[in-house]
Amino acid sequence: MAQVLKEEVRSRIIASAKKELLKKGYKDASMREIAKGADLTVGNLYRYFDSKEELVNTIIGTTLEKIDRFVKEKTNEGISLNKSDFSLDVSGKIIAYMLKDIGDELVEIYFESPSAMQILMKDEAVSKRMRKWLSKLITYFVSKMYGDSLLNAKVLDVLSDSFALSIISGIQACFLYKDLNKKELKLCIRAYLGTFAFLLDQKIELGEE
Amino acid sequence: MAQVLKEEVRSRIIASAKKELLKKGYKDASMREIAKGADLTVGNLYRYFDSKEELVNTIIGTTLEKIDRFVKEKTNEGISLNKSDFSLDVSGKIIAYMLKDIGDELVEIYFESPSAMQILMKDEAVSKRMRKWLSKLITYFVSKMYGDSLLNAKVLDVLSDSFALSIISGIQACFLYKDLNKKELKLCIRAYLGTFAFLLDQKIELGEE
Amino acid sequence: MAQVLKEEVRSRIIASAKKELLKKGYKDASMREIAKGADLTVGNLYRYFDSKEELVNTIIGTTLEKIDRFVKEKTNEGISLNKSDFSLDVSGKIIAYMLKDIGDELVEIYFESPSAMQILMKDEAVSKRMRKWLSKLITYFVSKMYGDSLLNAKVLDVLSDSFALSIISGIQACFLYKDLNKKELKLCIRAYLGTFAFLLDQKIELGEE
Amino acid sequence: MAQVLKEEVRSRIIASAKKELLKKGYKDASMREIAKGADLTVGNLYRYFDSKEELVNTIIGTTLEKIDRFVKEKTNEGISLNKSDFSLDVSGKIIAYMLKDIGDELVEIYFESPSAMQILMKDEAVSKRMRKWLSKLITYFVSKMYGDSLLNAKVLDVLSDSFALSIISGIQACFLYKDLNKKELKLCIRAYLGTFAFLLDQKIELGEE
DNA sequence: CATGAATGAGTTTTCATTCAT
DNA sequence: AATGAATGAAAACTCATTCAT
Repeated sequence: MAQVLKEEVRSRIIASAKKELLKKGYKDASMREIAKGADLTVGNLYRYFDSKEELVNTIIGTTLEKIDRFVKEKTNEGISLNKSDFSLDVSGKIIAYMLKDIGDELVEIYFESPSAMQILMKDEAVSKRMRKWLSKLITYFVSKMYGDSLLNAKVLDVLSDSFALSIISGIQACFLYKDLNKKELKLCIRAYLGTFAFLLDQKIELGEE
Repeated sequence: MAQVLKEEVRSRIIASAKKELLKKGYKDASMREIAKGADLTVGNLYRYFDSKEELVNTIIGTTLEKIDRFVKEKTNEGISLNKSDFSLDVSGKIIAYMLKDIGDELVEIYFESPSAMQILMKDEAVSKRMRKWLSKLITYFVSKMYGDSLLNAKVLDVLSDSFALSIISGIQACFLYKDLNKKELKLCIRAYLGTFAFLLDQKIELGEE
Repeated sequence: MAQVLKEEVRSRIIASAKKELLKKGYKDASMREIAKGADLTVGNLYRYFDSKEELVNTIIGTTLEKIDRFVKEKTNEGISLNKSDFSLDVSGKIIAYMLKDIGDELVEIYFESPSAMQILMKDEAVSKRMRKWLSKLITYFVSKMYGDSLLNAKVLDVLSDSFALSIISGIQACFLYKDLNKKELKLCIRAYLGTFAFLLDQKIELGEE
Repeated sequence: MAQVLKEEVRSRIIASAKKELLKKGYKDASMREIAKGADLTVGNLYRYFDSKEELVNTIIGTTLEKIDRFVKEKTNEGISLNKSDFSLDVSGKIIAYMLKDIGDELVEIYFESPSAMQILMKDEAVSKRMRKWLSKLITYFVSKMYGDSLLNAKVLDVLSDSFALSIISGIQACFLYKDLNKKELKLCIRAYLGTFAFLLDQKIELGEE
């Protein structure tokens, strides 16, 4: 049997891991299955990656950093994946432009490593953090959107958080489509985020009970 | 010793399973733990339910059927969870009322069996089906919302599907909050769905490339 | 195949574990091997004991507690396995009596569960703790035994600690003999400890360099 | 490129192995780590040593031989590590001088290769053999020390063996201290062995049952 | 009806050793 | 003489499911 070059095996592992991770997610993807998919013994897999975590980070890492770097820059260091507290001065409609820029950049990053982005999008820990900022970010708008109809703070919170998840899920959905070219994907993301940006400026009337 | 009625045991199992499923999710909920929680042996548990899957389906089932029955009724049999093809004649703004009604009904169903609804909301298979109809349902509106800017059918599809997921995720988020009373939950759902209903009537301008 | 009673299996496991532990020690004894020795699957073994640690504690536990209780009592709570700091007022030759009593009691405890004691004696963690107290306990005597010849505090420490280990090793050796009856074992332990008790009262002359 | 001499590599391996063995002990020292520490590949390491065992024996070997040679010499070929049977005519107090000499020599050997000695001291197989001779060597004295109180041959054996282990453990403890200089270590060993030599001349009274 | 003992395949990770190059 | 890729069996532990009683 021919001796295989290291790099070739490494990429076979990564390819197999991507498949598994997309299919099953972090928790349910198994090292055994990844090894099998890469035509390796498990022992050998561990020569290439010290742990499941390291393997996944290798796949996700770069992409995650790119996103973080960009968001930090756009928000003047106000938001980062690595801090749970964050501040943001959102003056007026600037947010609309911000969302558009972020959307465009996400698309760029996506095309540099599509499956990394897809896996990352499915990562619960990442989603949670994103949801947390977004939720805080839009609370202000949500309270304006519905005016006095939602006096209750609890309801306001739930609604902000739900919208945050809602927005993120939609973005994830876009990125999980495989057969869009860059132009099409950009259009989708822009339309999607643009719609929410539009929403944030509206007054929504709630019908009476 | 009093003979324990079958039905009583069954419901004890279901109660225990609900707890476990909510705490740990499908994959991590263990049959042993469920049995223990119901004060039963594993072996006996399997006399009531053939498999983990069946048990979960039983829990979700009733609630799912209620939802299905209601949606069918509201859409004149146009939409059902159990058929992948469906048709819908949506004339004008009727959909807005429909959404409001569906939202209210969901809240009612939720309060009949909150945990079943919560588990159901976390169930991927269910989400997928709901997403499918919703996606088809709103395709029509989405094409109108963005006008000619989105001529491409593929983009239209992706966007509809993403909005569908987006809407569903938001509803799920609302239902997964535990400390809302019926009035508050209804308000949330109504605000949330109302916002999307409002959206469907708007024209969104997308900025140039 | 006949259904085996729980208790019977439990004792088979314990028997097998004792064998393994004596042969290999805690770290190198494997659950797999223990299961095999008890004619069980590993999975089934875990039905009886939640972890390796629990299994070992089951075997050692009672014996360890007995020893601890007795030593505490004899030293007026001055020494316990569970605290790293301890104090002890040793007035004169009382220690000789104490050692004799402790020796006798150890033999009693040994015969209540010989292999438990043997495993416990091989347990590094236990040895370490015993060595620590003994070392502190005899520092005082050692400095008297050698008079001015050992001015150096470091040397004094090393020597005390080495004697502590020395004493413990000898006791362990006695207990690891399998074919002594109670009277014989008591004689051994008493002779052994008596010798050290005797030593602690002597002045040892060290020859010149 | 300069050809690396075999011997140079060999000693690098041995140096690295010493470090690993001291840090982790036989079982937990890993060949991969040893190779890494010697700046070698695993495969190549196996060209120099056929197995882990051989490597360890090589390290211990020289020191062990030195000890053996010296003891043989001192006992007129009466004792050797490599024969299980041995004879020894010990007339009177000569043993005291012998012990002192052996102690001094051990310290010399120790400083020729401290880590080899430390590893050797931790080696169970070696301890066993040393214990065996020492045990036989002191049987004669032990029977004199306790007079008629220990008529039983079995008890006599156990006690001799326990004292042998006891003595060895103490010596090991001394050698495992790392920060003693030669003079201090010699003092320790001499005090320690001197104490036992002193003991061997005493009559120990055992209290009545 | 019910018990709970048992199984077999699963999880991640480690490691001495072999062997094609 | 050297490399480092690969193997296979081991470790502790888990779990859905089956089955003798």
